[in-house]
Amino acid sequence: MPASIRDVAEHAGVSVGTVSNVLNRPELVSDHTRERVLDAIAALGFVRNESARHLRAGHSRTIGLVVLDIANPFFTDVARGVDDVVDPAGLAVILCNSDDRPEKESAHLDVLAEQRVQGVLITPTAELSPHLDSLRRRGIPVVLVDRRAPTPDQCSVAVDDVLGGRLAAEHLLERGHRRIAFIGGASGLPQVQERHAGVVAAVREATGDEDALLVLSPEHLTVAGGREAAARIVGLPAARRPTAAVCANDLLALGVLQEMVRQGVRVPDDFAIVGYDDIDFAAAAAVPLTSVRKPRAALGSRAAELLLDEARGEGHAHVQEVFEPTLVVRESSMVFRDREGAAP
Amino acid sequence: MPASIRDVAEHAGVSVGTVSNVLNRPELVSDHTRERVLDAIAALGFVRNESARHLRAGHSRTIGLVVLDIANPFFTDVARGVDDVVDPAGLAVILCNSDDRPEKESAHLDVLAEQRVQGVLITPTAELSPHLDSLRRRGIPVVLVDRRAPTPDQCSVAVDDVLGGRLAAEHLLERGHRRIAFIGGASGLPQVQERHAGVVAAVREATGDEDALLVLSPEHLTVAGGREAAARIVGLPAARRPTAAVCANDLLALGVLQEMVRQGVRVPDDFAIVGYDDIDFAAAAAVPLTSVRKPRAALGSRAAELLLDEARGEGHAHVQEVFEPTLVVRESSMVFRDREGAAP
DNA sequence: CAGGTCGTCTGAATCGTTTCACAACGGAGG
DNA sequence: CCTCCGTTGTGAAACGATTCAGACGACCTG
Repeated sequence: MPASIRDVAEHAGVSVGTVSNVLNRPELVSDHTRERVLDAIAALGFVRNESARHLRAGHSRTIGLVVLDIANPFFTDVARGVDDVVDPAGLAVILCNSDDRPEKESAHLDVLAEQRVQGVLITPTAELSPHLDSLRRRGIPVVLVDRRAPTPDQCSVAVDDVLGGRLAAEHLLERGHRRIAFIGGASGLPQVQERHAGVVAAVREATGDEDALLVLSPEHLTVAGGREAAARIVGLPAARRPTAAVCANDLLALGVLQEMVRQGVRVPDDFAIVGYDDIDFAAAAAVPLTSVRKPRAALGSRAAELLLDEARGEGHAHVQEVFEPTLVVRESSMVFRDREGAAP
Repeated sequence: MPASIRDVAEHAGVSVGTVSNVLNRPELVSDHTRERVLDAIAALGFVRNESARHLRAGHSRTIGLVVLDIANPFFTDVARGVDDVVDPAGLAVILCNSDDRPEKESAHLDVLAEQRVQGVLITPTAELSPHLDSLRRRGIPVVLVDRRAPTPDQCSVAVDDVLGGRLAAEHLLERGHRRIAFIGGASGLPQVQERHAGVVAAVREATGDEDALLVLSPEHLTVAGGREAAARIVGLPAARRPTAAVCANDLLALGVLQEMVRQGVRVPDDFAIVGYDDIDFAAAAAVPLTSVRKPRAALGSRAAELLLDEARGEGHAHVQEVFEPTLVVRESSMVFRDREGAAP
């Protein structure tokens, strides 16, 4: 139905090759002819068929981006960073949401493979899907985002989450907290495990006490998960109740905060909270959240750069980049406890 | 490089037509042959080339979704609603962010046209782009999201924003506020203009006083825009300073709240705030935000349904759907002022 | 004037899949 | 034995854009 290049050629009285040249190498066509062709294009409302281009070229002009949770602003910030790099390169991004579910992730990867994307950026679910390897074997570059590559034969852009966990925990320990909760999902995401490891190390060094740390694993890394965890904490007997929490991300932290406020627990006076990611909403929260800041957009743009470089071929060296997180202290942790760490 | 259907045919010792049949109408192929072909597919790691399919079929298996601000959780919720409908239909969504900039919007629409998407869902920038008409002339259905269609020849799914504005303003007026600010972007978005109109009508009816309403137009409908507006308000002489604000969206409201808190203005005691959209973060804000709730996911899924129906062809009737918003009252407006409405 | 170069344009082959008219075969029915 | 039918499988013709070898003048050069 829509006009094809052949229609344009006919209308302008030239060959299809010439129309293609007007489109792709206009300098090869005389002014007069070029004008006639452009007129025909305008007259017919011709729009290139990208699929036909692909088919000929063997690859598309798109890349895939698969994230764990599109509703988490952390990932929209990453996406923005990706776009900043990919758009100027003339490529489009296909954004997919796996919802932290391996089946959805696999399905998306299949679609991306069928689309013959030039590459895939992905924050994978806990287990690295075999679909990822199969993409790579097929020559489609894959760059892991916010996740370290397990082997040196692929690129990744991550954050030192052990350090991040440590920063968060040390901050609380310095302020006198001696019973701390770590709130992370049960999903087994390495990012979360590393944060946990950092917290554990810091707590052990400071207290020598393994029991000083309470680990809670709500089902999902969401606001609802945080509320759930906070309710559990409030339900504990005072003597065992932690006085502070490190949350595996800011959504959890916001949920914890919400539930604490609802239950009449004062933050930070009765309970201190540290989040992770430092999404914009952390600063706007009921009590502005102390959070471990990651370079969100930079993660995306660096990953996209590496992907484009790899897609270009010719002497690409795989890089496992690791950014350092920093702690942003806000009100949610701004209180010193006496050494007893007595619960309120 | 990757295996084609021809390679599979050769490997299995059958013709390409048979392979295609195995893929698309397996019931036409004998068990024995089908198995041989499937083995060959597995052995070669064959993946269909979607571009080639598409070229033959004349249309792709994707739809486009163009939003104003991907960083606004309102739109990610809309996107989720879209996905809920589109995914089961076996189509993929290409998500584009126009950033409220017409050039970016046009560029995205061009790309979508080249991709031969089955249809486009869009929350357009202020002026309806001519690219939209050109898509529709080309037979590509377009459904407007969160924006009423100006003519009955196309589908749209919107919200009664005049009512929403009125709900917000009446709520504040009932609580005794007599000097109210409307904070909306200067972008000329009809959604914002309607909200404004609703506020104006309510204020006029209640006070008969045109000057009771102060209109502020920060550059963007973002948290930063809200902060900017709040700073302006705080800078006003007490006698002219409003005691409450209706914000055109929740991001603005969060920004206003942040800046007010920073400047030591108590919310809601000294200044009441009503937001719009009721994104999840509104409830988790420093002071939980009163907000005008829109059915976010439903907007997306209904729009997607209409789009798919139109794309299917055969007797599609255009529908301009309008949802009714509701007011969710939270702490940010929970105070009664005396009739003087004296500033603090 | 023969030969060469340059600028411009043509037309056919190609990419991978689907589709469709048709061939090959075996069995049933007359 | 012939015909007819149903079941399976074949192979070529699309789909639309790109690319490339080569045609064709026009112009220059020796």
